[in-house]
Parts: sequence; C-alpha cells; structure tokens
Amino acid sequence: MKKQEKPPLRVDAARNREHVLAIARELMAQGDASLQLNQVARAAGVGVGTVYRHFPTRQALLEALVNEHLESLVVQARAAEAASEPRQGLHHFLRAVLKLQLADVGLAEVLSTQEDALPQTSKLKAELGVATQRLLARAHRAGAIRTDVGVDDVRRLICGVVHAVRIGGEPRAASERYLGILMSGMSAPTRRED
Amino acid sequence: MKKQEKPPLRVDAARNREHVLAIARELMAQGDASLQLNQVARAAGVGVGTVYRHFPTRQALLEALVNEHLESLVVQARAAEAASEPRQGLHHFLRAVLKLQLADVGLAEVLSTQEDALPQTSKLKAELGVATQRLLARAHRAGAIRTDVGVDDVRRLICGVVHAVRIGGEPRAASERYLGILMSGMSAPTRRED
DNA sequence: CAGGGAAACGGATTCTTTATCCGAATGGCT
DNA sequence: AGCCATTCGGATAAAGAATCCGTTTCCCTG
Repeated sequence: MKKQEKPPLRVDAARNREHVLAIARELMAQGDASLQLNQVARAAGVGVGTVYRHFPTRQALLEALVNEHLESLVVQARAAEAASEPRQGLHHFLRAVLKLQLADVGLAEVLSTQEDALPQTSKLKAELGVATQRLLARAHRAGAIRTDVGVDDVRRLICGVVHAVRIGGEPRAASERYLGILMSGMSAPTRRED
Repeated sequence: MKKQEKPPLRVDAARNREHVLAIARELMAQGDASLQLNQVARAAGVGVGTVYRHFPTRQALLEALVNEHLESLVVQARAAEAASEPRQGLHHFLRAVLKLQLADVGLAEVLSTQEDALPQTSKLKAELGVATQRLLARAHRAGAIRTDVGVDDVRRLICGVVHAVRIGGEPRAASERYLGILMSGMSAPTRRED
C-alpha cells in the first residue's frame, strides 16, 4: 500500500547519479553553497538534463546530499540515551547537531526548512524527532530541562544557534559558548524546596 | 576631510527616489522579500535604469529601506538606559529588537550581515553597537549578565532567536519564550555567597 | 548474439532574472 | 530663452533555471 513499484535504475543511470552526487558534495565542500544545477552538471561532465532528471530541484539534490548526515544524527541521538546523566546526554547530542550543521551548510538549510522535497528526508526528520523526543523527555523527568520546552523548540533553537555562530565576526569559540547559553537557558529553574 | 562634496539631488530625481522607496516598502510589506529591482521598477512605473541608478544593488535598496528602523532601535537602546533595573532595561530593549526584526524581514537580513552597502548603515550599526554596549555594561556591573557575553554576542544571539522563531511550525508564543531562554542563558550564575 | 524497445543521455532552446548602456528628455542656471 | 549637466527609460546583453526531444545506451528476449 505505501510504496509504489519502483523499477530499479539502469547501471549507467546509477553510475551517473552517484557521480553527480559526489561532484556536488565536492563543490559544497569547496564552500559554494549555491549548488546551481547547471554548474554541477558542467563540473560532473554530464548534460544538465541528466542532473535535472535525477534531482528535479536544487532542494532535492541538497537533501540527497545531506541525508547521510541526517542518518548519522539519528544514530547519535539514540546513542545519547545511554548517557548516565540525562542532561549531559542531551548536551552532547546537541553539540553533535551543532558541529555537523557548522560543517555542512546544506544540513543547516535542510534542518531549518519545514517542507521536504524527498520523502526519505521527511522520514529521517521524523525519526530524528522521535529520538530527540526521548532524550528530551528523559531530561524533563530528571528535572533538568524546563517542561515548556518541546522537541520542536529544541530543533528551532539549535538552528538559531547555528545561525548566530555563522553570521558573527570573531569566533572566540562562539559555538561552544552559545551552546552553553542555550543549555543554561533551557534549564529548569532550580526549585527552592517545595 | 571625511565627506566629499555631494551635489544635491535634482527635484525629479529626489521624487523618483522617494517613490521607489515607498513602493519597495509596500512590496516588502506584502510579504515579498525577494525585492527584485526590475519588479520594483515596474511596480513604481519607472524604468529599471532609474532604480539601478539610485540603488546600485538589492542590498543598497534594502539598507535604505531599513535604516529608518535601525535608527529607531538606536533611540530605544538609549531610552532603555533609563530603566531602573539594568537587566529589565536590556530585556525590554532586546524584545524591541526581536519584534522589529520579526515585523521587518529586511531588517533581520541587514542585522545578520557584516558588510554594508551604504556608509550610513555602517554608521547606524556602530551607534547601535555603542548604545547596546552601554546597556550591557550596566547589566554586567549589576552582576545580571555573564561578563563573557559581549555586545557582538548579543547581536548574534538575538539574530539567532529571530531565525529560530522564523523557521518554526506552531508559534505558541515562541518569540517571547525564546527571548526568555536567551535572557536566562545569558544571566550570570547566581553565586552562593562568597 | 542479434535486434527491438524502454530508459537514459545531452544540449539546444526557452523563459526568467540581473545588470549595463546610451540616445532622449528634463531641470536648473545664466 | 538657451545651454549643459543630470536624470530618465527601456532596449539589450549576460547569467541562471528549467524543459523538451532527437540520439544513444542498456537490457532483455528469441
């Protein structure tokens, strides 16, 4: 019911697809975040038609590039549940999210966007949401994080931190400091008995 | 020494310039943040050449539009110094910055950018920086804000909050909550005597 | 392994957006 | 009024996005 029959790719098509992805990744790594499809085509030595066939939009190509990293975040979120301290688990995980977004402009873009071009991206985002939710709920139960901070708030706020780190002048270890500020801001106010 | 002779504008030129600005503001207000210069020209009923002459780049037009709001922020920053509570003064001021950026996409863009197209923008930003610095220093002296948080950090973090509010799904009063999280995160840790 | 048909390829082409340039028009000054 | 610098407007060039279709390549069948 869910999945339509999907005829497997022809070998040359699969090869081209991978090649385009590799070249696109390279261009991104060289600091060109514009990811213009015609430019990717030229760099990959294929016709623009080929690129557009495999990735109908810039967004689709971007997501295809990024999904690997997204997957890694899902894994790390699940791993973070093993931490003895719920608060530390969350902190470590958010640090990973931050670092990866800083290293991969595309990832930051995808995580800051609501609608996805690829179904797989939506699936991964949902998984990431669930895994994060578990981490967060644990921290809530431990009284470490304000209960009025939900999983979507965490996503948005960490994207905000990424933005803050990106736009700035002197680094001065901004990312670690800003993450600290966020964690401290999300902390439940220490209750004076009760 | 500083300023070159600047021949005053011809009356028709001045009129056109104002008209273009007004139309551009209107387009922005209608939710079109793309601010394409040819589109502005069409809407204003002037040739593209006219627009490009007054505002050589999109960025220049954007800054011209936004400078009025920037100025208002400078005023509000200075006014906030009058608050009896340094922390509250800062809080109120940052709320104003946040609100204005949320209401004016262009302002958010300009405040998140380092280099300016217009000298006047740089001047206003500098003034805003100074005024904010005074507010912040006052809060530092009162022991309300971590001393490792500088004025540039404040700018970057508030832009981050704007980003976080913008990208999100359900609002649920996000802006006020996120501002609260930021303020709390920047607070100096309450010392247990000493 | 030959041959046919579906799938994929490539790039010419069209459409849109961005930016420049210059002959015509207009305003200010004498 | 008459001159000339300034401004105007839009034609035009250059760059980017997306489509379309004749040709090529692969894969399966006989």
